Amino acid sequence: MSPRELPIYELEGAVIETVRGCGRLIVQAPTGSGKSTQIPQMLWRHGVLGEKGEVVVLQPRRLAARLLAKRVAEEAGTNLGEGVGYQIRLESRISERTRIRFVTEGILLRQMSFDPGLPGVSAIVFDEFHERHLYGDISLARALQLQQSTRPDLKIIVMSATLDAGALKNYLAPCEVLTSQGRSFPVAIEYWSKPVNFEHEPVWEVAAEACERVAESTTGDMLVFMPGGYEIARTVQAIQGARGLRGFVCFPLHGELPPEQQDRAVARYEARKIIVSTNVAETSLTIDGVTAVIDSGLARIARFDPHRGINTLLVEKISAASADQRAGRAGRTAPGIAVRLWTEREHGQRALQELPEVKRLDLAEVVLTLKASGVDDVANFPWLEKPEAKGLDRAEELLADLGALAGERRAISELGRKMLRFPMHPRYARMFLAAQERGCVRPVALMAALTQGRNFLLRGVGKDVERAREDLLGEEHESDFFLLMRAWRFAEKNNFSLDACRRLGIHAQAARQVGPLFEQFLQIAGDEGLDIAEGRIDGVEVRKCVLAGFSDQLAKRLDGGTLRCELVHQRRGVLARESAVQKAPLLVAAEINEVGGRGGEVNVLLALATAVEEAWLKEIFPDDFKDTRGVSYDESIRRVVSRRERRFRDLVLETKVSSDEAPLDAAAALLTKEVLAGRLKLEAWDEAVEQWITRVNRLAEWFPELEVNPVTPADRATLIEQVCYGELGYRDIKDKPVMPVLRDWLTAEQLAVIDLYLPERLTMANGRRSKITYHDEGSPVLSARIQELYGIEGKFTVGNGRVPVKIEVLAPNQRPIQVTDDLTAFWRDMYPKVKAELSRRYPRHEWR
DNA sequence: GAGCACTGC
Repeated sequence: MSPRELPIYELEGAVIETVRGCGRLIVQAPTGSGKSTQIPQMLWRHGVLGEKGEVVVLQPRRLAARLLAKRVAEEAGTNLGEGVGYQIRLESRISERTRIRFVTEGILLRQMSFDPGLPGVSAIVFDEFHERHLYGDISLARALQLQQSTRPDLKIIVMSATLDAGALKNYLAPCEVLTSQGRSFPVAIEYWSKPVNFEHEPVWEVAAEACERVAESTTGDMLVFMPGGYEIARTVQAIQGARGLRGFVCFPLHGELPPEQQDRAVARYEARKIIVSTNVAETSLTIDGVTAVIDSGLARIARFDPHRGINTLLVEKISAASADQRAGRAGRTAPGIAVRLWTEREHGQRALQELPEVKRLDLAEVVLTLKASGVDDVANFPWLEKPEAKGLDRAEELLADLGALAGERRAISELGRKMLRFPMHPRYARMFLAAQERGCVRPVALMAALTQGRNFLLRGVGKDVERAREDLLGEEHESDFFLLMRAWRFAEKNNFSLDACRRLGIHAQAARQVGPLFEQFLQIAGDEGLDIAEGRIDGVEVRKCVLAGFSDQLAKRLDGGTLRCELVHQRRGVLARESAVQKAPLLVAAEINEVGGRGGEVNVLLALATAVEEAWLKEIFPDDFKDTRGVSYDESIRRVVSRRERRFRDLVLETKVSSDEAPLDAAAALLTKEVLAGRLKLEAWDEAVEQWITRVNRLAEWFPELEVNPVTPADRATLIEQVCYGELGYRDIKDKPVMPVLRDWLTAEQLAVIDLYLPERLTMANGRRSKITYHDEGSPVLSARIQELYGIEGKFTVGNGRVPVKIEVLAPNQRPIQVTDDLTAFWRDMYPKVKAELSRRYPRHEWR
């Protein structure tokens, strides 16, 4: 088909006329109308661009920018990079003669920051504007400002498939709206007849049922939308178990999947295919041959909570517009059908559009660019949609904290201007500047590069991969950044070979993109006069840089037995279990994410952690401590806290208490003695950790005479805890260079725990929710003891016993004896007994 | 036995 036959050509005359006339235009046209390829060419052909001017076409994705440029270059009969070119991060195919330039959103925003007048640009086309990305919104606002001030000749065209044109039209007024038809096939929408509660009826089962139903009435492939990897895996399982879907092949598809598996999902097959996918298939990836879409109506949606200063990623209901976009995927090659797993009535209650990013994400970076362009009062910037006041506040607060803003008006500082040169979140830009002072620009550049794109160190890998990582990358306790660095170096050394990468669970494609970014950052750092020479890397200095960028994400471990942490500003979180920093009492988390669990509970996860030391705070933020010389520690902290209410409150004071006086160690040891003597049930430890700490603190206070130093207090308490919680098995101890006395002591303690623990747990296990877990390596001590006590032969392991505690046993006849239960319920029953026992033993205290 | 969508400078 000739491009001239595309529906958009019906609008050619009107487009040119409007653009010439008022200079602002909204084009509303669905996929397949040809707007992205043809409108830029129309502008060029009709001389709208003037003698030498160019049209910049904004694209939300790199791939789209590249592909569109290629196609338009062909159509226009020029070489790519000559008349038509593209520019994305780290890749530029343009020349002096380029008249149509496809760019991604960040490129234009940066060009606006450093060359605000946009010389040579005659027109800007905002494509796929309905996606409402942060940079798109800001760029449009700035383009309008520019047109109203020094560049009245600048043409602005906003294009979108679905759009609330009313609000946009007012924003752009005076402007015209032109509407065109698309070239896709009709898609019949079917709603579920009755409401489904996914808590009772899992979404994957309903989806599989829908697939079976649709399989008979259609002939093409099917695409199922699910919110994430877990739901996708369950859906694939359900589909593979469904009778009516035996002839189908079924593939998962999501962003973290290795490329070869993604290819497998997209490939063509003889058999009919079902793809179960996340939102990647909604916009970023098109799949041919799909004639039926099954839509769960759910997605994991990222937000930034400006009140707590943390990111959230929770499952939510998608908007009507998003559902339409998903449905449209069934009509690309033939008429199709879309089944929605919700009722028509429920549909009417859904949001029309997704909330734009500007109302949803961390604004620190864009606020910095606005400040740089002289917008001191960001609240009164002409936003298309104004972000929450708290979001702007939070952004300014962080920037001020990082030193990028200064004075009462919070105008950009010299430091802020320097930070702006670095194309990344201001936190990382700040780390570069700290790195210059500490002689570690290179490693910081690598760290920034490592965290820019997709996470390349895959999570949830198997035991083998974990072991390979340990073997090949070595032990790491100080920072997850260091582990990432080593993993990347490994991949680089192996030329990003798929085999080598797979062995360590490295996403080769994602890792490959780090190198060029690293080079770019070094280049920029060099241009800014930073010292980028290679040298010996001092880990301490690097970690101090992390603290400089993330001081407000300082966290303290609440105890040694769990991963729970307390953060600055009265926040709580749980350290990621895959973190390398499992021992440090004080750490900085570069990523904080609230995510939903399978049971519907929500966790704040602290990831990308770096161990830090309290003494560094004073060194890195000397201003906060400057008039505290010669006063006591507590007094100096008090002064700092009153000056900087937010930053170090509570946290530092508490760290001091626990490191200097160690009441927890003493109390943990005391409680352990109670457990071992049979007076206190181990489970009593397992309720909320806060309560536990309160209790043990009180115990320590009451029994100062207690002696707890046979090895070292910290080691001892931690070890007791770990053994009792089952985090440490015999295997963990036997290879460690601990003193023989410690080894004996631990073995004895383990035995005691089993004696106390196992009989009761076994009887409780019957009929409770239980799962079978296979452990290839058991503890010989446990095995021997269990055999002696119960006559069961096999490999036994005290399972990973964060709350709740459990013991897993696999007998040689493959019959599992698995113990897991809800200790909260158990504790409710147990606590009065413990209390009675403690009251009997320690009558002088009142137990609560 | 868990805890994570997608882009982009």
